[in-house]
Amino acid sequence: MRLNQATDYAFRAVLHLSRLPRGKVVEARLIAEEEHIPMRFMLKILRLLSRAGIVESYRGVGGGYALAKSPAEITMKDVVEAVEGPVHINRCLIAPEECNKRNTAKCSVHKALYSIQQAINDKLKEYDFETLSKS
Amino acid sequence: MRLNQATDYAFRAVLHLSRLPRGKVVEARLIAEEEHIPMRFMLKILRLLSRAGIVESYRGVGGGYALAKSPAEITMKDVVEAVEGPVHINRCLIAPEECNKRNTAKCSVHKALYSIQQAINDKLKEYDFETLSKS
DNA sequence: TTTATACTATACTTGAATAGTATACTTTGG
DNA sequence: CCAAAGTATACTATTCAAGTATAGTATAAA
Repeated sequence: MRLNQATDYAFRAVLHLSRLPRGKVVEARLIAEEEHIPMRFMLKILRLLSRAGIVESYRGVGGGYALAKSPAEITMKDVVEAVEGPVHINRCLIAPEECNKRNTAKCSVHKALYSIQQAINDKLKEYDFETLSKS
Repeated sequence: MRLNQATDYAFRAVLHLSRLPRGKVVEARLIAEEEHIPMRFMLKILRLLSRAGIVESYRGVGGGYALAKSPAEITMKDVVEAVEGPVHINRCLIAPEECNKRNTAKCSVHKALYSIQQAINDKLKEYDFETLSKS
């Protein structure tokens, strides 16, 4: 059970932007270089963050990326969901028809997993990037 | 971020054994059939559970598997770790040399992930199979 | 003591996912 | 209009998950 590399890169990119003055626009190339992230992959991830409303992009000469809101309003949960979609700890919680018992609702293991999943989401929500950028 | 299929099967197998009278030995084939788990895969998983001291195996005619301890002493964490190894939410927490910032200890994101990982482990430990088998 | 049963060990296979790359295109400031 | 910077989409290589196969070992019972 692990977060993927793209999510890790996304954390770094958002943290990077959070440490800049509000509204500051920087090129993907610069973030990629400073955070040691492969450039093309960085662009791909930034597009995901952009689509999720976490960053804003500016095209053309002098373009780049900036945070779309204040760091305090961005949590680790937002970033995880932007990159890998919502956390689903067990496939049955997404697709009950795949549950080999066909009784997810009554299965105590799945109820427990659901509660664990909730705990993970709550915990991810606790961390915002203003706090992270200052600690 | 998700648990794998083998872990899901393992939960079912342990739950199955937990519902039987203490010490009762059943063949892998029966567990596999009743829980809709591919037989060969079930054997593989049961070996992992056996190696972790969660179940005991008996070879030869009349052999099979039984729990190695009482259901109350087996938690979801035990089963997860038996099948997929310890929970590591982010690769940097396992292999700091892979961290592209090379400063895991000082990185606030990694500290946050570590605390989330702890929370997951604590939560997994809360659920034992006696409780699960009765709810 | 042979035989059928049931677990063990290890290696193999297939398909999907991860991580990253490439090509062609669009927008924009100077 | 052109160079810089992001966008869209498709491709590739490697790894991992999930499952299968083959050969072997232990044991109860006939």
